[in-house]
Amino acid sequence: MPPTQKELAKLAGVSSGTVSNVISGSTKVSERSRQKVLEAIRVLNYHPNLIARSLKTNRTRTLGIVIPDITIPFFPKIIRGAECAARERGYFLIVLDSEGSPERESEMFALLRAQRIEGMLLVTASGEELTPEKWDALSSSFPVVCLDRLPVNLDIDSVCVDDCGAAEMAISYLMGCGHKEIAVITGPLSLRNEQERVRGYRQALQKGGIAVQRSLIWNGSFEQDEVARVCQNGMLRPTGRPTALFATNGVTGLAALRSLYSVGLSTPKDFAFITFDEITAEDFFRPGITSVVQPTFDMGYRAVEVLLERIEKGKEDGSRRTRVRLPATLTVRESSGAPLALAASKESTARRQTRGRAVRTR
Amino acid sequence: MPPTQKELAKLAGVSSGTVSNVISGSTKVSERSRQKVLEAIRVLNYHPNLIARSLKTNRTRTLGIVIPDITIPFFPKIIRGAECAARERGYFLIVLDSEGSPERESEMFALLRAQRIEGMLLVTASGEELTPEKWDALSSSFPVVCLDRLPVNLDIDSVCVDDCGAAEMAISYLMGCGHKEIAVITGPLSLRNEQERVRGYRQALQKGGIAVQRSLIWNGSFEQDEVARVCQNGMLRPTGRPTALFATNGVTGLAALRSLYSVGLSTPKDFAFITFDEITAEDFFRPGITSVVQPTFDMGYRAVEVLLERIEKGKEDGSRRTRVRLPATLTVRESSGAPLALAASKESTARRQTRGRAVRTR
DNA sequence: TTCCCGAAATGAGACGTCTCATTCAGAGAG
DNA sequence: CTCTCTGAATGAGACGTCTCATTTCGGGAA
Repeated sequence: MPPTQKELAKLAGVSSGTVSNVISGSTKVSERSRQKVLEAIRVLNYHPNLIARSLKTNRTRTLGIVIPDITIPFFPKIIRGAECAARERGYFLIVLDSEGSPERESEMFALLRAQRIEGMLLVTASGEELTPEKWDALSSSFPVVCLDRLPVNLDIDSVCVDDCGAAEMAISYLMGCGHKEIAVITGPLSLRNEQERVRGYRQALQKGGIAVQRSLIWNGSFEQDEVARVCQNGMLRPTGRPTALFATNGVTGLAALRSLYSVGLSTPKDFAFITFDEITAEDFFRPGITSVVQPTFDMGYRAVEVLLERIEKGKEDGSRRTRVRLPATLTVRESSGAPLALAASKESTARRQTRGRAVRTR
Repeated sequence: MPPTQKELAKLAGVSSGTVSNVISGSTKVSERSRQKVLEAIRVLNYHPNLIARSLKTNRTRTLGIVIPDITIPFFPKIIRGAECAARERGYFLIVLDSEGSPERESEMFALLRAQRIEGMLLVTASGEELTPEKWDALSSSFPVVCLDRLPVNLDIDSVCVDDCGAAEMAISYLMGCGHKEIAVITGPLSLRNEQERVRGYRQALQKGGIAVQRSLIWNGSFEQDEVARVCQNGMLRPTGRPTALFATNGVTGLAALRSLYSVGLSTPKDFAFITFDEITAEDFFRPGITSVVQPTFDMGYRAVEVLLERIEKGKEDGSRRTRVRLPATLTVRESSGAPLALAASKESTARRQTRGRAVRTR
């Protein structure tokens, strides 16, 4: 049984109130008493019980973040940003991995709530399953900021990237290289950002005066096997084969490349390729993969800022939501083909940026 | 202010004890009372206060893990394993990132302790700074299992890989390919496992009858710039240039490759290369990197097993420590050179394994 | 010496939950 | 109708901390 303040008080020969004052440093305590208490702390190897403290003060100075898969490099980078912002403001950040399961997500949500953390960041695993009713049950009058994957139809604080604009930028770039048959391979379309990225794809083609072909929109997922089937199907067919491929996220993109490589196709030789999200160290490997790079650190950082703002305000104006939308960047490497031939040998990062904006809506 | 059991009791017209029994499901409660309480829970949107519960029961069913850098893919994989084992046994796992700072590590350690989590996994950021005295102050009579980077001179439960043996295996493989000038680039040697891996390097050379050359042991770090300097220095000098390079960890290995590529050298053309740890998706990129692969998931999983065992036992026999040492695997890809030329085109993973063992010492 | 004042110390009470000894209600036996 | 027994319900008390109204103390002024 760990020692308590009461035992400290007995040993130091002072009252429990004095001990508490020494520990929390609130009121003035005479130097003599303070020393006696500090000595007792040393002797008993006392560690304050934050549980009891939280119960009394009703504060935990702790935030939580629930993400769907910690092994996807995208999320740790977000966590870093969030952690950084939290620390700067004197909060701790707790990380939980829902492993892509909506049930686990709900459990974790409930757990963190029950632990009385003060607010949460959420990258949901639920997609469209997260209905407004379900949402209300989970989060009513609890501060939550959604990141990256925004639930559909939910009015909520959020931080994400300009998915549509970024996808449009990538497709425009491919068109600029002369491509006309551009396919897109998606992740699960139950996720709002996947939908947005497909929208950007369509928009770019339309603006470029190219008809959107049904047969070039490949509905994929995060599963290697499924993506492989869809991609090989599309790339190996005798007619209507695209000259370029755009993947709407890094996991799907890596799966697509892997599957096409395995049947002897390669990029940029056989097809131009761009993916949303970075794949670790792709500035180094060959071929380098042209990517839509998201400001991951900033996303986490901003999300915590928004969350703390929400917490401060409390419920006083619960209806006004903050929606932050950050710009993404296109980093051009070998996989997107031709134009790179002109570039210098070192690291050729032609960068373009979507217009970023932080909008506040009612 | 969230609703409490007392309010539930009032609304449901039963006593607080009955409410508690319904919620924790311990004692028998009549169906009528149960329904009234459940209804009240729904109406008030009640969420139990785990803080208060923990205070009373002195249990949190929560474990923690502190790691030095969540953006290194190695750690998320360990977390996955730990999380899995924890869940199977009804525990939650909280993740904290010390960002490589011993001070932050101490803080987080203290925080988790103060939160009365029941045990901790630790991949220390401290290296040799973690003296026995410091350790005692932090962890006295608190269950901790160290992972991967074991503090020097500390008698403590631990799970790690057979670092020495795995390094020896990698070097032997290179020697088997005919290499005689083999350099090693290390991370910070304040870390025990880095030392072990260098030991394995020496051991392999000695067994093969090759003299260990001072000038081929390159003392590096986790910093890109420092590693670049050391590697370029060693590889570009006019004489005594090695034909093979072994990196003792993935971060350093990637930094080394990057720096050598940037000066026009490449593997396996100019030098054979093996690194400890995998680099994401290297089965896919070209050149594929030959790697010493650690059983990351198992490490996390086993660590939680060891931790829970320690927790169960409590202090009853505090002196007997469990030391688990898992086997690592060599996955051969292009970067290690010659023999691969013979191999098939697909994915050539010649695997070797170190002898693994789980030892229990006093 | 007495009185007063401010600083320092005190300790009871509350936070929300669980526990457990006690009380209660109802059914069945006599 | 009373007594007994059993299962259900009760509610006071404790967990470790902080708060705050109250008390104590010591020194300076009168």
